[in-house]
Amino acid sequence: MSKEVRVRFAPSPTGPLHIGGVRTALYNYLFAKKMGGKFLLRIEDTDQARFVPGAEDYIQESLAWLGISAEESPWKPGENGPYRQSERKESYMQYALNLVEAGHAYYAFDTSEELEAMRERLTAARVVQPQYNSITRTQMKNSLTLPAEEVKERLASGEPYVIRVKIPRKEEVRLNDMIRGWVMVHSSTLDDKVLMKSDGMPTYHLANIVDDHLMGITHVIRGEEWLPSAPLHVLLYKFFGWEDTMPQFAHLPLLLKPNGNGKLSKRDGDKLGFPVFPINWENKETGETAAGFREQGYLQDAFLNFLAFLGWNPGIEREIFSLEELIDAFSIERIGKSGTKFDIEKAKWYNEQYLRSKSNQELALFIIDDAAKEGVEVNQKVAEQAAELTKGRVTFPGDLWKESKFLFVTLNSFDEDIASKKWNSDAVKVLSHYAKALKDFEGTFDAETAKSLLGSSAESEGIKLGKVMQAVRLSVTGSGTGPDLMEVFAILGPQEVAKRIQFALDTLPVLA
RNA sequence: GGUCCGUUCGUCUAGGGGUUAGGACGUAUCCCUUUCACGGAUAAAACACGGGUUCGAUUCCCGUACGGACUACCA
Repeated sequence: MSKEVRVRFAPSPTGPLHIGGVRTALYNYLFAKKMGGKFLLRIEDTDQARFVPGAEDYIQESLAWLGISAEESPWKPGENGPYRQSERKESYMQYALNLVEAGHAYYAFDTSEELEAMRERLTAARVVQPQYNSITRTQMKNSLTLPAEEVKERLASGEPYVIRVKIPRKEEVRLNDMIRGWVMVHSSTLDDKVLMKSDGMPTYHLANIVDDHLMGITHVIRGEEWLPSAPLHVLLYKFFGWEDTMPQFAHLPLLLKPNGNGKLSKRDGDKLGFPVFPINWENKETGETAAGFREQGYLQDAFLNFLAFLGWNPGIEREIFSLEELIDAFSIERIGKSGTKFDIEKAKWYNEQYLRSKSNQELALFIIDDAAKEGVEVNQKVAEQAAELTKGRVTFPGDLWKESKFLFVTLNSFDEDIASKKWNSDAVKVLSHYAKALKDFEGTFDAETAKSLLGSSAESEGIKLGKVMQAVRLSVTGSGTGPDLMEVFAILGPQEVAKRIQFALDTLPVLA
Protein backbone atom coordinates (compact mmCIF):
# COMPACT_ATOMS: atom_id res chain seq x y z
CA MET A 1 0.00 0.00 0.00
CA SER A 2 1.69 3.12 -1.17
CA LYS A 3 1.18 6.37 0.61
CA GLU A 4 -0.80 9.27 -0.68
CA VAL A 5 0.85 11.49 -3.26
CA ARG A 6 1.48 15.00 -1.98
CA VAL A 7 3.06 17.64 -4.17
CA ARG A 8 3.58 21.33 -3.78
CA PHE A 9 4.09 24.44 -5.81
CA ALA A 10 6.44 26.77 -3.96
CA PRO A 11 6.74 30.18 -5.59
CA SER A 12 8.58 33.18 -4.22
CA PRO A 13 6.65 36.42 -4.04
CA THR A 14 9.37 38.39 -5.77
CA GLY A 15 7.31 39.62 -8.69
CA PRO A 16 4.70 38.39 -11.14
CA LEU A 17 4.51 34.66 -11.62
CA HIS A 18 6.27 33.76 -14.84
CA ILE A 19 4.57 31.50 -17.38
CA GLY A 20 7.17 28.84 -16.64
CA GLY A 21 6.11 28.93 -13.02
CA VAL A 22 2.51 28.54 -14.04
CA ARG A 23 3.43 25.47 -16.05
CA THR A 24 5.25 24.04 -13.04
CA ALA A 25 2.15 24.62 -10.94
CA LEU A 26 0.00 22.99 -13.61
CA TYR A 27 2.16 19.88 -13.83
CA ASN A 28 2.15 19.53 -10.07
CA TYR A 29 -1.60 19.91 -10.07
CA LEU A 30 -2.14 17.44 -12.91
CA PHE A 31 0.10 14.89 -11.26
CA ALA A 32 -1.61 15.23 -7.89
CA LYS A 33 -5.06 14.86 -9.43
CA LYS A 34 -4.00 11.99 -11.63
CA MET A 35 -2.61 10.12 -8.64
CA GLY A 36 -5.56 10.95 -6.45
CA GLY A 37 -3.24 12.94 -4.21
CA LYS A 38 -3.01 16.43 -2.85
CA PHE A 39 -1.63 19.63 -4.30
CA LEU A 40 -0.36 22.21 -1.83
CA LEU A 41 0.90 25.71 -2.27
CA ARG A 42 3.61 27.18 -0.12
CA ILE A 43 4.95 30.70 -0.31
CA GLU A 44 8.73 30.80 -0.09
CA ASP A 45 9.28 34.29 1.19
CA THR A 46 12.56 33.87 3.03
CA ASP A 47 14.24 36.63 1.11
CA GLN A 48 13.04 39.77 2.78
CA ALA A 49 15.03 42.02 0.49
CA ARG A 50 13.35 40.78 -2.64
CA PHE A 51 9.83 40.61 -1.30
CA VAL A 52 7.40 42.43 -3.57
CA PRO A 53 4.04 43.54 -2.20
CA GLY A 54 1.17 42.22 -4.24
CA ALA A 55 3.10 39.31 -5.68
CA GLU A 56 1.32 36.86 -3.44
CA ASP A 57 -2.10 38.13 -4.49
CA TYR A 58 -0.93 37.88 -8.05
CA ILE A 59 -0.04 34.21 -7.62
CA GLN A 60 -3.39 33.52 -6.06
CA GLU A 61 -5.34 35.29 -8.76
CA SER A 62 -3.37 33.72 -11.58
CA LEU A 63 -3.95 30.19 -10.36
CA ALA A 64 -7.57 30.96 -9.61
CA TRP A 65 -8.06 32.13 -13.18
CA LEU A 66 -6.76 28.83 -14.46
CA GLY A 67 -8.66 26.73 -11.99
CA ILE A 68 -5.52 25.29 -10.44
CA SER A 69 -6.68 24.99 -6.88
CA ALA A 70 -4.59 23.90 -3.94
CA GLU A 71 -5.94 21.68 -1.19
CA GLU A 72 -3.76 23.52 1.27
CA SER A 73 -2.36 27.01 0.90
CA PRO A 74 -1.95 30.26 2.84
CA TRP A 75 -5.51 31.09 1.85
CA LYS A 76 -6.88 27.69 2.70
CA PRO A 77 -4.73 26.38 5.53
CA GLY A 78 -4.68 22.68 6.27
CA GLU A 79 -3.04 20.91 9.15
CA ASN A 80 0.50 21.49 7.92
CA GLY A 81 0.53 25.24 8.22
CA PRO A 82 1.54 27.90 8.21
CA TYR A 83 2.05 28.00 4.47
CA ARG A 84 4.30 31.01 4.36
CA GLN A 85 7.91 30.35 5.25
CA SER A 86 8.22 33.72 6.92
CA GLU A 87 5.60 32.50 9.36
CA ARG A 88 7.53 29.31 9.98
CA LYS A 89 10.70 31.22 10.71
CA GLU A 90 11.07 30.03 14.30
CA SER A 91 11.16 26.36 13.45
CA TYR A 92 14.08 26.37 11.04
CA MET A 93 16.79 27.35 13.51
CA GLN A 94 16.29 24.23 15.56
CA TYR A 95 16.79 22.05 12.52
CA ALA A 96 19.94 23.92 11.60
CA LEU A 97 21.19 23.56 15.16
CA ASN A 98 20.53 19.82 15.02
CA LEU A 99 22.76 19.67 12.00
CA VAL A 100 25.49 21.63 13.79
CA GLU A 101 25.27 19.27 16.72
CA ALA A 102 25.51 16.24 14.49
CA GLY A 103 28.58 17.72 12.81
CA HIS A 104 26.92 18.30 9.47
CA ALA A 105 26.89 22.07 9.72
CA TYR A 106 28.85 24.84 11.40
CA TYR A 107 28.79 28.50 12.33
CA ALA A 108 30.61 30.94 10.08
CA PHE A 109 31.44 34.53 10.99
CA ASP A 110 33.03 35.76 7.79
CA THR A 111 31.89 39.16 6.62
CA SER A 112 30.93 39.71 3.02
CA GLU A 113 34.22 41.59 2.58
CA GLU A 114 36.14 38.61 3.83
CA LEU A 115 34.24 36.30 1.53
CA GLU A 116 34.94 38.59 -1.35
CA ALA A 117 38.63 38.70 -0.44
CA MET A 118 38.72 34.93 -0.31
CA ARG A 119 37.24 34.66 -3.77
CA GLU A 120 39.68 37.17 -5.14
CA ARG A 121 42.58 35.38 -3.56
CA LEU A 122 41.51 32.09 -5.05
CA THR A 123 40.89 33.57 -8.43
CA ALA A 124 44.35 35.13 -8.37
CA ALA A 125 45.77 31.75 -7.47
CA ARG A 126 43.99 30.36 -10.51
CA VAL A 127 41.70 28.17 -8.54
CA VAL A 128 39.07 27.21 -11.06
CA GLN A 129 36.15 27.46 -8.76
CA PRO A 130 36.50 29.83 -5.83
CA GLN A 131 34.05 28.60 -3.26
CA TYR A 132 33.56 28.01 0.41
CA ASN A 133 34.24 24.29 0.62
CA SER A 134 36.05 21.53 2.45
CA ILE A 135 39.41 23.07 1.57
CA THR A 136 38.82 26.78 1.91
CA ARG A 137 36.78 26.61 5.07
CA THR A 138 39.95 25.75 6.94
CA GLN A 139 41.17 29.27 6.26
CA MET A 140 37.99 31.09 7.18
CA LYS A 141 36.43 32.26 10.41
CA ASN A 142 34.09 29.53 11.48
CA SER A 143 33.39 27.11 14.28
CA LEU A 144 35.62 24.56 12.61
CA THR A 145 38.71 26.76 12.76
CA LEU A 146 38.07 29.00 15.75
CA PRO A 147 38.60 27.79 19.32
CA ALA A 148 35.36 26.63 20.92
CA GLU A 149 35.59 29.37 23.52
CA GLU A 150 35.82 32.08 20.92
CA VAL A 151 32.89 30.68 19.01
CA LYS A 152 30.85 30.74 22.17
CA GLU A 153 31.84 34.33 22.88
CA ARG A 154 31.07 35.52 19.38
CA LEU A 155 27.68 33.86 19.53
CA ALA A 156 26.96 35.27 22.95
CA SER A 157 27.99 38.78 21.96
CA GLY A 158 25.40 38.79 19.24
CA GLU A 159 27.88 38.88 16.41
CA PRO A 160 26.23 38.11 13.10
CA TYR A 161 26.78 34.60 11.84
CA VAL A 162 25.48 32.13 9.35
CA ILE A 163 25.19 28.39 9.52
CA ARG A 164 26.76 26.52 6.66
CA VAL A 165 26.35 22.92 5.66
CA LYS A 166 29.51 20.88 5.98
CA ILE A 167 29.79 19.10 2.67
CA PRO A 168 31.77 15.87 2.95
CA ARG A 169 35.08 15.91 1.15
CA LYS A 170 34.67 12.75 -0.84
CA GLU A 171 31.29 11.31 -1.56
CA GLU A 172 29.31 10.31 -4.60
CA VAL A 173 25.88 11.86 -4.39
CA ARG A 174 23.28 10.12 -6.51
CA LEU A 175 19.71 10.88 -7.23
CA ASN A 176 17.22 9.25 -9.51
CA ASP A 177 15.32 11.97 -11.28
CA MET A 178 11.96 10.87 -12.69
CA ILE A 179 12.64 12.72 -15.90
CA ARG A 180 16.39 12.44 -16.26
CA GLY A 181 17.27 9.17 -14.64
CA TRP A 182 20.34 8.79 -12.48
CA VAL A 183 22.31 11.93 -11.86
CA MET A 184 25.63 11.62 -10.09
CA VAL A 185 27.70 14.39 -8.60
CA HIS A 186 30.85 14.28 -6.57
CA SER A 187 30.61 16.15 -3.28
CA SER A 188 33.95 17.80 -3.92
CA THR A 189 32.26 19.99 -6.53
CA LEU A 190 29.67 21.19 -4.05
CA ASP A 191 30.20 24.12 -1.74
CA ASP A 192 29.28 24.72 1.89
CA LYS A 193 26.02 26.49 1.20
CA VAL A 194 24.57 28.82 3.76
CA LEU A 195 21.61 27.23 5.52
CA MET A 196 20.73 29.99 7.99
CA LYS A 197 21.32 33.59 7.01
CA SER A 198 22.55 36.21 9.41
CA ASP A 199 19.08 37.76 9.53
CA GLY A 200 17.79 34.58 11.14
CA MET A 201 16.00 33.42 8.02
CA PRO A 202 16.75 30.10 6.40
CA THR A 203 17.89 29.91 2.80
CA TYR A 204 15.84 28.09 0.22
CA HIS A 205 17.85 24.94 0.66
CA LEU A 206 17.11 24.51 4.34
CA ALA A 207 13.56 25.78 4.38
CA ASN A 208 12.61 23.76 1.36
CA ILE A 209 13.86 20.46 2.73
CA VAL A 210 12.45 21.02 6.21
CA ASP A 211 9.06 22.07 4.92
CA ASP A 212 8.77 19.36 2.30
CA HIS A 213 9.55 16.87 5.02
CA LEU A 214 7.12 18.36 7.50
CA MET A 215 4.39 18.66 4.92
CA GLY A 216 4.82 15.08 3.80
CA ILE A 217 5.74 15.93 0.24
CA THR A 218 6.26 12.79 -1.85
CA HIS A 219 7.25 14.28 -5.20
CA VAL A 220 9.15 17.45 -5.94
CA ILE A 221 8.30 18.68 -9.40
CA ARG A 222 10.22 21.85 -10.16
CA GLY A 223 12.20 23.64 -12.85
CA GLU A 224 15.49 22.40 -14.18
CA GLU A 225 17.30 25.36 -12.67
CA TRP A 226 17.17 23.37 -9.41
CA LEU A 227 18.93 20.34 -10.75
CA PRO A 228 22.43 21.54 -9.78
CA SER A 229 21.39 21.98 -6.17
CA ALA A 230 19.43 18.75 -5.98
CA PRO A 231 22.50 16.80 -4.78
CA LEU A 232 22.79 19.21 -1.87
CA HIS A 233 19.17 18.55 -1.06
CA VAL A 234 19.73 14.82 -1.14
CA LEU A 235 22.63 15.28 1.25
CA LEU A 236 20.46 17.31 3.59
CA TYR A 237 17.79 14.60 3.67
CA LYS A 238 20.53 12.20 4.59
CA PHE A 239 21.97 14.47 7.32
CA PHE A 240 18.54 14.89 8.83
CA GLY A 241 18.00 11.16 8.75
CA TRP A 242 15.00 11.52 6.46
CA GLU A 243 16.24 9.35 3.62
CA ASP A 244 13.33 6.95 3.93
CA THR A 245 10.80 9.61 3.19
CA MET A 246 12.82 11.67 0.77
CA PRO A 247 10.56 12.80 -2.07
CA GLN A 248 11.15 11.77 -5.64
CA PHE A 249 12.48 14.52 -7.85
CA ALA A 250 11.33 15.54 -11.30
CA HIS A 251 13.17 18.44 -12.91
CA LEU A 252 11.22 20.06 -15.69
CA PRO A 253 12.83 21.34 -18.89
CA LEU A 254 13.00 25.10 -19.15
CA LEU A 255 10.98 27.42 -21.34
CA LEU A 256 13.31 29.07 -23.82
CA LYS A 257 13.24 32.19 -25.94
CA PRO A 258 11.40 31.79 -29.27
CA ASN A 259 14.47 32.90 -31.18
CA GLY A 260 18.05 33.01 -30.11
CA ASN A 261 19.25 31.52 -26.90
CA GLY A 262 18.49 31.53 -23.24
CA LYS A 263 15.47 31.15 -21.13
CA LEU A 264 12.30 33.02 -21.75
CA SER A 265 12.24 36.43 -20.13
CA LYS A 266 9.91 39.36 -19.83
CA ARG A 267 12.00 41.26 -22.35
CA ASP A 268 11.34 38.64 -25.02
CA GLY A 269 7.63 39.10 -24.65
CA ASP A 270 7.92 42.86 -24.88
CA LYS A 271 10.14 42.65 -27.92
CA LEU A 272 8.09 40.10 -29.80
CA GLY A 273 4.74 41.39 -28.64
CA PHE A 274 3.32 38.60 -26.53
CA PRO A 275 2.80 38.15 -22.80
CA VAL A 276 4.97 36.00 -20.56
CA PHE A 277 2.72 36.40 -17.55
CA PRO A 278 -0.65 34.80 -16.93
CA ILE A 279 -2.43 38.02 -15.99
CA ASN A 280 -1.60 41.71 -16.05
CA TRP A 281 0.95 42.86 -13.53
CA GLU A 282 1.09 46.44 -12.41
CA ASN A 283 4.55 47.41 -11.31
CA LYS A 284 3.87 49.79 -8.44
CA GLU A 285 7.31 51.34 -8.61
CA THR A 286 7.53 52.12 -12.29
CA GLY A 287 3.82 52.32 -12.96
CA GLU A 288 4.31 50.00 -15.91
CA THR A 289 1.97 47.16 -16.74
CA ALA A 290 3.34 43.83 -17.88
CA ALA A 291 0.90 42.16 -20.21
CA GLY A 292 -0.95 39.03 -19.19
CA PHE A 293 -2.44 36.27 -21.31
CA ARG A 294 -5.83 36.75 -19.73
CA GLU A 295 -6.07 40.41 -20.64
CA GLN A 296 -4.75 39.74 -24.13
CA GLY A 297 -7.79 37.61 -24.75
CA TYR A 298 -6.53 34.12 -24.16
CA LEU A 299 -9.24 31.80 -22.91
CA GLN A 300 -8.33 30.02 -19.73
CA ASP A 301 -8.96 26.52 -21.06
CA ALA A 302 -7.04 27.26 -24.26
CA PHE A 303 -4.13 28.67 -22.31
CA LEU A 304 -4.11 25.71 -19.98
CA ASN A 305 -4.13 23.28 -22.89
CA PHE A 306 -1.32 25.18 -24.60
CA LEU A 307 0.71 25.28 -21.41
CA ALA A 308 0.32 21.58 -20.73
CA PHE A 309 1.72 20.76 -24.16
CA LEU A 310 4.81 22.87 -23.62
CA GLY A 311 7.17 20.04 -22.82
CA TRP A 312 4.66 17.27 -22.37
CA ASN A 313 2.42 15.30 -24.68
CA PRO A 314 0.11 12.34 -24.26
CA GLY A 315 1.69 10.27 -27.01
CA ILE A 316 -1.41 10.33 -29.19
CA GLU A 317 -2.17 12.72 -31.99
CA ARG A 318 -5.01 14.59 -30.38
CA GLU A 319 -3.97 17.98 -29.07
CA ILE A 320 -7.17 19.42 -27.67
CA PHE A 321 -7.59 18.39 -24.06
CA SER A 322 -9.80 19.79 -21.36
CA LEU A 323 -8.44 20.04 -17.83
CA GLU A 324 -10.18 16.80 -16.91
CA GLU A 325 -8.73 15.08 -19.93
CA LEU A 326 -5.29 16.42 -19.15
CA ILE A 327 -5.50 15.00 -15.67
CA ASP A 328 -6.53 11.67 -17.08
CA ALA A 329 -3.75 11.58 -19.66
CA PHE A 330 -0.96 13.07 -17.59
CA SER A 331 2.17 11.22 -16.60
CA ILE A 332 5.60 12.45 -15.60
CA GLU A 333 7.23 9.85 -17.83
CA ARG A 334 5.93 11.67 -20.87
CA ILE A 335 7.54 14.98 -19.98
CA GLY A 336 10.37 15.78 -22.39
CA LYS A 337 13.96 16.26 -21.38
CA SER A 338 14.99 19.17 -23.54
CA GLY A 339 14.21 22.85 -23.28
CA THR A 340 11.15 24.13 -25.05
CA LYS A 341 11.16 27.20 -27.23
CA PHE A 342 8.12 29.30 -26.73
CA ASP A 343 5.87 29.68 -29.77
CA ILE A 344 3.07 32.19 -29.49
CA GLU A 345 1.55 31.06 -32.80
CA LYS A 346 0.62 27.77 -31.25
CA ALA A 347 -1.00 29.59 -28.36
CA LYS A 348 -3.09 31.59 -30.83
CA TRP A 349 -4.10 28.45 -32.63
CA TYR A 350 -5.30 26.91 -29.40
CA ASN A 351 -7.25 30.04 -28.64
CA GLU A 352 -8.95 29.91 -32.03
CA GLN A 353 -9.88 26.29 -31.54
CA TYR A 354 -11.43 26.91 -28.15
CA LEU A 355 -13.12 30.09 -29.25
CA ARG A 356 -14.84 28.32 -32.13
CA SER A 357 -16.04 25.55 -29.90
CA LYS A 358 -17.84 27.99 -27.61
CA SER A 359 -21.57 28.49 -27.95
CA ASN A 360 -22.97 31.59 -29.57
CA GLN A 361 -24.72 32.47 -26.34
CA GLU A 362 -21.40 32.58 -24.56
CA LEU A 363 -19.64 34.48 -27.32
CA ALA A 364 -22.48 36.98 -27.58
CA LEU A 365 -21.56 38.21 -24.11
CA PHE A 366 -18.18 39.34 -25.34
CA ILE A 367 -19.79 41.29 -28.14
CA ILE A 368 -22.34 42.88 -25.83
CA ASP A 369 -19.63 43.89 -23.37
CA ASP A 370 -17.30 45.36 -25.94
CA ALA A 371 -20.15 47.18 -27.64
CA ALA A 372 -21.23 48.65 -24.32
CA LYS A 373 -17.75 50.03 -23.82
CA GLU A 374 -18.29 52.08 -26.95
CA GLY A 375 -21.75 53.06 -25.88
CA VAL A 376 -23.48 50.76 -28.31
CA GLU A 377 -26.34 48.67 -27.10
CA VAL A 378 -26.60 45.22 -28.60
CA ASN A 379 -29.28 42.71 -27.82
CA GLN A 380 -28.52 39.10 -27.06
CA LYS A 381 -30.21 37.64 -30.10
CA VAL A 382 -28.42 39.75 -32.66
CA ALA A 383 -25.15 39.36 -30.78
CA GLU A 384 -25.57 35.60 -31.09
CA GLN A 385 -26.11 35.92 -34.81
CA ALA A 386 -23.05 38.12 -35.06
CA ALA A 387 -21.04 35.58 -33.06
CA GLU A 388 -22.09 32.77 -35.35
CA LEU A 389 -21.13 34.86 -38.33
CA THR A 390 -17.70 35.87 -37.11
CA LYS A 391 -16.38 33.24 -34.73
CA GLY A 392 -14.63 31.34 -37.49
CA ARG A 393 -12.63 34.42 -38.37
CA VAL A 394 -11.12 35.51 -35.08
CA THR A 395 -8.38 34.68 -32.60
CA PHE A 396 -9.51 36.57 -29.52
CA PRO A 397 -12.93 37.29 -28.05
CA GLY A 398 -12.24 40.98 -28.52
CA ASP A 399 -12.01 40.44 -32.28
CA LEU A 400 -15.65 39.41 -32.33
CA TRP A 401 -16.82 42.96 -31.84
CA LYS A 402 -14.23 44.37 -34.21
CA GLU A 403 -15.40 41.97 -36.89
CA SER A 404 -19.09 42.53 -36.35
CA LYS A 405 -19.21 46.18 -35.33
CA PHE A 406 -20.38 47.24 -38.77
CA LEU A 407 -23.61 45.35 -38.16
CA PHE A 408 -24.53 47.61 -35.28
CA VAL A 409 -23.13 50.95 -36.21
CA THR A 410 -24.14 52.96 -39.26
CA LEU A 411 -21.09 53.56 -41.31
CA ASN A 412 -19.88 56.87 -42.54
CA SER A 413 -16.88 55.90 -44.59
CA PHE A 414 -15.89 53.41 -47.25
CA ASP A 415 -12.67 51.65 -48.04
CA GLU A 416 -11.22 54.07 -50.57
CA ASP A 417 -9.07 51.55 -52.32
CA ILE A 418 -12.00 49.26 -53.06
CA ALA A 419 -14.22 52.18 -53.94
CA SER A 420 -11.76 53.48 -56.50
CA LYS A 421 -11.58 50.09 -58.15
CA LYS A 422 -15.08 48.73 -57.94
CA TRP A 423 -17.54 51.57 -57.64
CA ASN A 424 -18.58 51.87 -61.28
CA SER A 425 -21.72 52.60 -63.21
CA ASP A 426 -22.69 48.94 -63.43
CA ALA A 427 -22.57 48.68 -59.66
CA VAL A 428 -24.67 51.80 -59.30
CA LYS A 429 -27.29 50.44 -61.69
CA VAL A 430 -27.62 47.14 -59.91
CA LEU A 431 -27.61 48.71 -56.47
CA SER A 432 -30.21 51.31 -57.35
CA HIS A 433 -32.46 48.56 -58.58
CA TYR A 434 -31.76 46.41 -55.54
CA ALA A 435 -32.36 49.25 -53.09
CA LYS A 436 -35.76 49.85 -54.56
CA ALA A 437 -36.63 46.16 -54.49
CA LEU A 438 -35.61 46.01 -50.83
CA LYS A 439 -37.69 49.02 -49.86
CA ASP A 440 -40.73 47.40 -51.39
CA PHE A 441 -39.99 43.99 -49.94
CA GLU A 442 -42.48 42.36 -47.67
CA GLY A 443 -42.31 38.99 -45.97
CA THR A 444 -39.58 36.92 -44.43
CA PHE A 445 -36.16 38.18 -45.37
CA ASP A 446 -33.43 35.58 -45.07
CA ALA A 447 -30.11 35.01 -46.79
CA GLU A 448 -31.81 33.09 -49.58
CA THR A 449 -34.26 35.83 -50.44
CA ALA A 450 -31.59 38.50 -50.11
CA LYS A 451 -29.59 36.62 -52.67
CA SER A 452 -32.33 35.89 -55.17
CA LEU A 453 -33.52 39.47 -54.97
CA LEU A 454 -30.02 40.70 -55.68
CA GLY A 455 -29.66 38.18 -58.50
CA SER A 456 -32.79 39.40 -60.25
CA SER A 457 -31.72 43.02 -59.85
CA ALA A 458 -28.49 42.23 -61.65
CA GLU A 459 -30.30 40.23 -64.26
CA SER A 460 -32.83 42.92 -65.06
CA GLU A 461 -29.97 45.37 -65.57
CA GLY A 462 -28.20 42.83 -67.76
CA ILE A 463 -25.13 42.81 -65.58
CA LYS A 464 -23.19 39.81 -64.26
CA LEU A 465 -23.58 39.72 -60.50
CA GLY A 466 -19.99 38.64 -59.96
CA LYS A 467 -18.75 41.90 -61.46
CA VAL A 468 -20.46 44.05 -58.89
CA MET A 469 -20.37 41.86 -55.80
CA GLN A 470 -17.55 43.72 -54.14
CA ALA A 471 -19.25 47.01 -54.71
CA VAL A 472 -22.38 45.60 -53.11
CA ARG A 473 -20.37 44.56 -50.09
CA LEU A 474 -18.67 47.91 -49.97
CA SER A 475 -21.93 49.81 -50.03
CA VAL A 476 -23.32 47.97 -47.03
CA THR A 477 -20.27 47.19 -44.92
CA GLY A 478 -17.83 49.85 -46.01
CA SER A 479 -15.21 47.21 -46.52
CA GLY A 480 -14.02 44.91 -49.25
CA THR A 481 -13.89 41.84 -47.05
CA GLY A 482 -15.95 40.28 -44.32
CA PRO A 483 -18.31 37.47 -43.44
CA ASP A 484 -20.93 36.03 -45.76
CA LEU A 485 -22.74 39.02 -47.24
CA MET A 486 -26.14 37.47 -47.59
CA GLU A 487 -26.09 36.39 -43.96
CA VAL A 488 -25.16 39.95 -43.11
CA PHE A 489 -28.14 41.21 -45.11
CA ALA A 490 -30.44 38.80 -43.33
CA ILE A 491 -29.31 40.14 -39.96
CA LEU A 492 -29.54 43.76 -41.05
CA GLY A 493 -32.96 43.38 -42.67
CA PRO A 494 -34.16 44.83 -46.00
CA GLN A 495 -34.81 48.38 -44.80
CA GLU A 496 -31.39 48.83 -43.21
CA VAL A 497 -29.63 47.34 -46.21
CA ALA A 498 -31.58 49.60 -48.53
CA LYS A 499 -30.77 52.58 -46.37
CA ARG A 500 -27.07 51.83 -46.45
CA ILE A 501 -27.06 51.27 -50.18
CA GLN A 502 -28.86 54.54 -50.67
CA PHE A 503 -26.26 56.30 -48.53
CA ALA A 504 -23.47 54.82 -50.63
CA LEU A 505 -25.27 55.79 -53.81
CA ASP A 506 -25.59 59.35 -52.54
CA THR A 507 -22.04 59.59 -51.24
CA LEU A 508 -19.63 57.77 -53.47
CA PRO A 509 -18.48 59.41 -56.69
CA VAL A 510 -18.99 57.14 -59.65
CA LEU A 511 -16.04 56.10 -61.70
CA ALA A 512 -15.89 57.10 -65.33
C1' G B 1 36.36 28.30 -16.67
C1' G B 2 34.01 24.25 -13.57
C1' U B 3 29.72 20.97 -12.49
C1' C B 4 25.29 19.07 -14.27
C1' C B 5 21.45 18.59 -18.11
C1' G B 6 20.13 18.34 -23.09
C1' U B 7 20.23 17.73 -29.00
C1' U B 8 14.29 14.19 -34.51
C1' C B 9 11.33 19.21 -39.91
C1' G B 10 11.86 26.81 -38.70
C1' U B 11 8.88 25.56 -33.83
C1' C B 12 6.25 21.82 -30.42
C1' U B 13 6.77 16.73 -30.74
C1' A B 14 5.75 10.88 -31.91
C1' G B 15 8.79 6.91 -32.71
C1' G B 16 12.53 3.49 -31.88
C1' G B 17 18.12 -1.59 -33.80
C1' G B 18 15.49 -2.99 -40.17
C1' U B 19 9.72 2.69 -40.81
C1' U B 20 8.01 5.81 -47.43
C1' A B 21 10.79 8.64 -39.78
C1' G B 22 4.24 10.03 -38.11
C1' G B 23 1.30 14.37 -36.22
C1' A B 24 0.55 19.64 -34.92
C1' C B 25 1.83 25.06 -35.48
C1' G B 26 3.78 28.07 -39.18
C1' U B 27 4.78 28.45 -44.68
C1' A B 28 3.29 27.41 -49.97
C1' U B 29 -0.24 25.56 -53.56
C1' C B 30 -5.00 23.70 -54.84
C1' C B 31 -10.32 22.86 -53.72
C1' C B 32 -14.65 25.05 -51.36
C1' U B 33 -16.47 30.12 -51.32
C1' U B 34 -19.53 35.70 -56.29
C1' U B 35 -14.80 38.59 -50.93
C1' C B 36 -11.60 37.69 -46.73
C1' A B 37 -11.51 33.96 -43.38
C1' C B 38 -13.06 29.00 -41.80
C1' G B 39 -12.93 24.02 -43.56
C1' G B 40 -10.71 20.15 -46.82
C1' A B 41 -6.51 18.38 -49.67
C1' U B 42 -1.50 18.48 -51.15
C1' A B 43 3.64 20.05 -50.83
C1' A B 44 8.40 21.68 -49.05
C1' A B 45 10.73 20.68 -44.38
C1' A B 46 14.23 16.77 -39.43
C1' C B 47 17.20 12.12 -36.82
C1' A B 48 24.06 17.81 -35.00
C1' C B 49 28.96 15.52 -36.29
C1' G B 50 32.76 11.57 -35.75
C1' G B 51 33.95 6.88 -34.00
C1' G B 52 32.48 2.19 -31.94
C1' U B 53 28.92 -2.24 -30.96
C1' U B 54 25.91 -4.83 -34.73
C1' C B 55 24.41 -8.45 -40.53
C1' G B 56 22.11 -3.60 -39.87
C1' A B 57 22.14 2.49 -35.89
C1' U B 58 18.37 8.01 -36.23
C1' U B 59 17.56 4.50 -32.07
C1' C B 60 22.71 1.51 -27.74
C1' C B 61 27.99 3.21 -26.09
C1' C B 62 32.08 6.82 -26.33
C1' G B 63 33.91 11.33 -27.97
C1' U B 64 33.29 16.22 -30.40
C1' A B 65 30.35 20.32 -31.49
C1' C B 66 26.39 23.17 -30.19
C1' G B 67 22.60 24.76 -26.71
C1' G B 68 20.93 25.37 -21.64
C1' A B 69 20.98 25.68 -16.29
C1' C B 70 23.82 26.40 -12.07
C1' U B 71 28.22 28.36 -9.99
C1' A B 72 24.98 34.51 -3.74
C1' C B 73 23.81 35.28 3.47
C1' C B 74 18.20 34.87 -4.40
C1' A B 75 14.81 31.58 -4.99
